[in-house]
Amino acid sequence: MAKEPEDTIASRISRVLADRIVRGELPAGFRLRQDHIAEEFGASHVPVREAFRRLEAQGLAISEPRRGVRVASFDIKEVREVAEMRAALEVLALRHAAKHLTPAILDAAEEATREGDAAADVHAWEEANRRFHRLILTPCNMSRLLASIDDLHAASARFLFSAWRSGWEKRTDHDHRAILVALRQGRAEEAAGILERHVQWIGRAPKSTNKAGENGEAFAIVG
Amino acid sequence: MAKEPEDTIASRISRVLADRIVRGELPAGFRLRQDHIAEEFGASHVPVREAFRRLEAQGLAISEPRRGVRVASFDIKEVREVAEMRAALEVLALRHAAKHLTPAILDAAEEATREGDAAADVHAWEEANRRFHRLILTPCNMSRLLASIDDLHAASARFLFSAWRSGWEKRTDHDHRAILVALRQGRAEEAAGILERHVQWIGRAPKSTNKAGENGEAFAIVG
DNA sequence: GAATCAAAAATTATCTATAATTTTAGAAGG
DNA sequence: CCTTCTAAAATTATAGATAATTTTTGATTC
Repeated sequence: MAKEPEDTIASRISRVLADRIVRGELPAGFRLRQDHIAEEFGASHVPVREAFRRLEAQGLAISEPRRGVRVASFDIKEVREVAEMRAALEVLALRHAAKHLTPAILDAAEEATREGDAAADVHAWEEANRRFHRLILTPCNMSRLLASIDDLHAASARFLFSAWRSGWEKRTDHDHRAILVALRQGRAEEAAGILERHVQWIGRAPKSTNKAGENGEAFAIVG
Repeated sequence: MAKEPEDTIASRISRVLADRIVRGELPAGFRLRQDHIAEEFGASHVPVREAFRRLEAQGLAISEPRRGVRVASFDIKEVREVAEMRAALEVLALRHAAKHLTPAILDAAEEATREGDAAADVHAWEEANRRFHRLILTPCNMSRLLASIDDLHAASARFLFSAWRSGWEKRTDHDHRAILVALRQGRAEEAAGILERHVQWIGRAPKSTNKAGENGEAFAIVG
């Protein structure tokens, strides 16, 4: 039978908690109490504490000595910061990945784009979006870089899910398609340029169709 | 009396171990045994394990379930990866920091450069070098970005210390000075460009004065 | 002498217990 | 009704104990 990628209780707990935080099930500022979580997972608090250290490093939780751990809060300023870091690092990754991209990979990325366009809800869209980015960046073969991008992507997704209140409307991702066209034609620098702007857009453009004050503000969903 | 920045045993252990790994006192591949470290610090292994999670996240150690934790190994490929990530992120930080730089900060950075040039050994040089970079980047006021840069800087320093075998010779850091000149004259983009090349140099230029095979290879010391 | 195997020792991952600290709740006083 | 204080409850951080796994050691065989 297939073995799990990580088989310690601590890593499983950290993965589940990270997912909950990203999806917004655990809201910003929410207190993560080690005994409660331990009980939920049928474990002691020792692996829970180890999971906390991981979440802390990912920027999903903050820990104050003796005062416990809470879900990290984030404001629009931090969303922009994450977007700019992602833009810088994804461009770097794409420049290295470009020469290793095969037609098969680009086809898969196009399929991911189509699935994103057809997505019925924000979670499905985000899953497809993440897949697109992973597909075109993974061939850079730089594990540390990819790990950083993954963490930043999680932070972006968290913002996306939290900002999304109303219904989901389908749309066409022109940026993704333009990136693929450029890559297919071997114009890596152009693709990198589009990718940079594409990612930086996150948290930049207030959605003018929303009434101010309705629920704070809404922003363009991209990424 | 002044309080320590972090007062848990786990954070202290992780800081000390990180320092030892960076300085090369703990060599790549070295096994970190939780009970031994616990004993050394007069603690139990619980905080040691938490420290391990932090080192893992920083890329300084790798952990295999049930098989323990070892000091991360690194090759020239990873050194380049770290250098490119640093270049990308430091450029981003400098672009944001530029508008907040004051003459006082630039003076302090110049002083750090002088101290680096006068450094008697590689550790003193690295300390001054790090200070220079921190001084000009911190005003970007982007904590997540700065934390990432710090981790990458540690990885660079680790390489620097490991590659350095022979004696230390003083030299003048022209890049740092050129960056300061550009910043003083308000040419932030030019400064960012120099910084980018400066950081990317790490792990790039084989030092031609060393005989091949003497101790693997030596590389230009920059950063 | 090298390879193989089994028992012993060491080590990890986890649980349970405990001291110290923080938070909560409620009483007393303004 | 709002502070302020205090005692109780909850929570964190760490220690000590234990089962499971891995590593080491050393004998045995080819």
